[in-house]
Amino acid sequence: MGRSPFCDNIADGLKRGPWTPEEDQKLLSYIQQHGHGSWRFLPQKAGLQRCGKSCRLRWTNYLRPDIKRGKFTLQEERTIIQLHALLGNRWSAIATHLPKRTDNEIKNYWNTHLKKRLTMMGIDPVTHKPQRTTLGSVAADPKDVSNLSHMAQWESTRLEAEARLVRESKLLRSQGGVNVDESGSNGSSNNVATSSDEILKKMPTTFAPPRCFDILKAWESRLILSESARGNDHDRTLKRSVSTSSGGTNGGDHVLADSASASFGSGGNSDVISYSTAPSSGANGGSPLGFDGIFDTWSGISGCDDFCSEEVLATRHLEDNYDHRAPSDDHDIGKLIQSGGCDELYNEVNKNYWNDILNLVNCGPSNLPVF
DNA sequence: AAAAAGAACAACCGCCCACGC
DNA sequence: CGCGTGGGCGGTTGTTCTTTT
Repeated sequence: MGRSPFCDNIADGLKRGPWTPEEDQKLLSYIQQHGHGSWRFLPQKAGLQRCGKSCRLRWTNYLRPDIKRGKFTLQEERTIIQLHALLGNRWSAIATHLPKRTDNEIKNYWNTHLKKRLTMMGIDPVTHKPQRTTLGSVAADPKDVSNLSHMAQWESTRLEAEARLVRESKLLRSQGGVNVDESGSNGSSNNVATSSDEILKKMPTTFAPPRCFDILKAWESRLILSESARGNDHDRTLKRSVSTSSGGTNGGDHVLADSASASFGSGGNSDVISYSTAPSSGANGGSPLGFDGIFDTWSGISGCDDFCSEEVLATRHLEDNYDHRAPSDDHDIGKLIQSGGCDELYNEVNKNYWNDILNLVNCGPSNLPVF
């Protein structure tokens, strides 16, 4: 089977590169009036000097009205990392759990933000395991690993089915010639589409993950601890991201981070984390487990004192409220902070990260809503 | 003030699969 | 059943903007 070329733009004299507002407008108005139909013939019908595939990508990734742009929320980050741990780089499957986000956007965000952060934390972004385990903090029982893998397969299969239903539903709606609005409602109902909708309604949503399906608690612990450790030292990258976020305001995003920074009296554009520009004084000589970013950050402040403060606990409490989960584990961390040193804390946080994953296994698929 | 470096994001490339003929 | 095509998908590249030197 021969592969069709992406677009023979040059030979056809078609335009490439960034889209102009005029082109966007042409594409948008055409699709709004006629639907996209066959992408192959759309450009000439719409008066565009682009190939069909380019138009499709532009529409799918940028112009679609049901796309949300701008910075990712903490909740979205959590979802992405959770799903990536289970599914790997299957961005379309991940995107089905992030309403209004495209697979391309998620992929880009992963590659430019989350992957780096995990790496800086010493976590392999591919396997989601610590890159170094010299202290043996990871209880890598082969049975647990096997169970986790098995469960990942279940989740993967489920997400595939879900993604398929979403696609089918959207397709059927579009065949009805009506844009799908935010709520997914549709003026021209279709029997099959309605059926798909009903199925979808019964599926778990992105924002209601099963309790035992939470890989990221430890991740968030690190975020908060790092944030508090930084105090007034705002991340430069972050400021930049806030100032340049294409979609405008922060508007309600980063609730937790904002609250946290407010509680420290630091004010300003604080975000969740950034290890990328953390000072590297080397006072600790690096972390024993490879979380150099965190330890550099920690060592950049005045010892552990700032770190083991009420502010940290308050922050953790904020997160509890945000997360709607019982705060017991987090408070245990708080106690540890109060009673012990940073190394202990570090080990505990690291252990909790993997305990959470193993808890996921221990909860068993039967506790999950869909399996 | 200007150049260099880095970060972020949009767009492109090419493989793959499903489907229709 | 085999072939051709449309479209989905993940990886990569190119461009733009910001920050640093």
